[in-house]
Amino acid sequence: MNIETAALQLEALGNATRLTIYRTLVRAGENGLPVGKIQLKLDIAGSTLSHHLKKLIEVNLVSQERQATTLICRANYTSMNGLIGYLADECCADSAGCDTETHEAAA
Amino acid sequence: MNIETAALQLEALGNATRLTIYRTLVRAGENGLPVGKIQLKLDIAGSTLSHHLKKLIEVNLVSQERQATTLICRANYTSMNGLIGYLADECCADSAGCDTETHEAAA
DNA sequence: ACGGTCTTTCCACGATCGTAGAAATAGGGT
DNA sequence: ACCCTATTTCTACGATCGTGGAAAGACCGT
Repeated sequence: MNIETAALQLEALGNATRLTIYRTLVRAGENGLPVGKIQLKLDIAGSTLSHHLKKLIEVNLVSQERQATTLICRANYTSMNGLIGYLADECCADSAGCDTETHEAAA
Repeated sequence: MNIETAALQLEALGNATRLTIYRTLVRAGENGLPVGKIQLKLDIAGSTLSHHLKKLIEVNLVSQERQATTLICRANYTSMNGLIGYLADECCADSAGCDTETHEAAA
């Protein structure tokens, strides 16, 4: 994980619509959710949803799998964990400043 | 922490320049860093830096304290921890019981 | 091959972003 | 009061974003 990638993933999540989409996917769990279902749930235009989904996929936070005519979307937990880890490192890092327990990623 | 706030904080961090600024501040630790020092370190225009700093301050990720003519900036660890916690909840980062419904959705 | 559904791509457009030079403001020392 | 440094605000402008309607593409059943 480098700062560029982190920034891109954060940017992808840094939009209420996309964060909502992502959260919806997380809530859906391992089974994922077809694009159409997300659209119904969130009530946004298909083109808009597709556009946002594309962004989330580009930065690897979401993956898609085709099942016949429908596309199942799933949140990529591994990627999110990587991002959270990076943030935790950035937040507490090597400085002993952060008084919360958190991680001790500092080798 | 609500989704709107989270999105705003994520958006603030979702820019390479701002993430770099934030990281620099984290690295600086409790003592913080004056605006001018950050500017020298990162080599960006003062107005640009001020603009980005403002954004980080607006979403509470950074705080400032005046010391005579210089403004000391500090990373707000508490806020970051809150954000990380939110993200962890959203994506089941602890992976303990990641595979289904759960969380505040019900209840 | 045709019709039907699901999803993306194309196109457009106003809104916001990122950048930085120039001017203004804040604060303190002499 | 004046000057000096530190920082912000003003202003501008090209770039990118967020949105959605319309058309195209993907895939299947018959």
